[in-house]
Amino acid sequence: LTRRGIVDAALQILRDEGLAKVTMRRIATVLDTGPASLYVYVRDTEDLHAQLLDELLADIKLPSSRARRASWRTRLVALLDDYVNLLCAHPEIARMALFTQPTGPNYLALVDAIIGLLADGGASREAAAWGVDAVLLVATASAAEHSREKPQQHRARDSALSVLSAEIEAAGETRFPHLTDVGELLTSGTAQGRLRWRLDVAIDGILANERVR
Amino acid sequence: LTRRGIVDAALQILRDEGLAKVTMRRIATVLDTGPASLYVYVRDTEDLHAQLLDELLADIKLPSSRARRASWRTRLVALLDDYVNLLCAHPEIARMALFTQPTGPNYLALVDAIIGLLADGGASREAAAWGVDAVLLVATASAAEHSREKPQQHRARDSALSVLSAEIEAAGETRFPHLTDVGELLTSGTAQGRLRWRLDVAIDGILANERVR
DNA sequence: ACCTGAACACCGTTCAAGT
DNA sequence: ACCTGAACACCGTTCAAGT
Repeated sequence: LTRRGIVDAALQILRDEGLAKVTMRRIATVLDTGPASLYVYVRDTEDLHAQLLDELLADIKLPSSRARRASWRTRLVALLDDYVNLLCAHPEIARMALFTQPTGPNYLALVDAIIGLLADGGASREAAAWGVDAVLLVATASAAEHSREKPQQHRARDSALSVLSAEIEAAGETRFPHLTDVGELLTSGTAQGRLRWRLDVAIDGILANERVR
Repeated sequence: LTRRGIVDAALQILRDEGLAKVTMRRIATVLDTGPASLYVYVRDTEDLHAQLLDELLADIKLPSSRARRASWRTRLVALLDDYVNLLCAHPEIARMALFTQPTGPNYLALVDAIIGLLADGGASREAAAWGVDAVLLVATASAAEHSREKPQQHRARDSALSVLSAEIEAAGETRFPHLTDVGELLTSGTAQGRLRWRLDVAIDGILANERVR
């Protein structure tokens, strides 16, 4: 019974049944012990979930171990793309990362790499420090969006969209004129395309806001 | 026993004891009934939480009912500032809004207003449609950050920061050189200042990315 | 120091039965 | 149609007691 063993068991359950089933009691059952035993290695459920995120991030390929020929921007987008793809396999973990500030070593390495790339792009120290937050927020949230589809296999997303459309139509053009105007543009494009656009928006915005007030 | 009554009771508990206590059973107790009775008016817990968000958004002052003298940008920032301040009083709701796509009438009105302001600023229909997502994401996430402080009165945030610093120092300068370089800039500034900067980043980024690929 | 059983104080949701 | 009691199948966390 070790911290590693607990995290591994949790990861297995996560893959098989989702974050909702990653509970102290469930893990204890898998490890053939009582839930109380886990508290020697894990402070509480939040602590456990944070461990899970860092474990997943262990697989990230940092720019230092990649081709160095590409521009800082290409490399930054590639890194964030990898990060999003990795989290997309476990969108519920992305959800969690949105409100639990991660501090694990693998996460810190990611933050470090992004700051470096932003600095390569000419961002000031201030802009890089505040900007790393911004791009990670966009990336994490983009991955978390996928969790809205998962649980009920497509149904959730489809219904969310149709509910949206129905709601807009029901209210009539006069009530939400701008919403009616953009119409299906709201949900147009591919996940890939939207992510890329969002990252561009964030990066360009950061470069345009060097000075911090 | 009405849907309104249930939402009101839930709102009261939210204000007094936080989202974690807003449970079917707790609400039922307050309304002096059994938990099963609520299911006539509310599909499930997620549905209930979504209702709560829209209820809070009822208090938002849309630009149409405000001074029209200011520039589109000033008005957009003011609107988003209000939205964030409103959610900051209930950061746990902000958290929830990050992963449950809201579709209530008050939320739709907010989205409609933001699209209108972005269009005023010269954003294309595409950029406005995709951009409204971007600014709301930044705003909502900024409000959600406050929930990291609330629960244990300051302790959480302080410890999160000190854990971060400790972790960085422990790892040594060589391991995370860029992180060490920006140092306390990472967490510098006021919440207000950071929010304003983030919004500027998002808005400038949107205007710089008119074309959607 | 680590592990365990048992308990405390809770959950969401369903369903048959009543009004 | 709405409401209810009771049940099913779970939770996190603590703590005294054991090894």
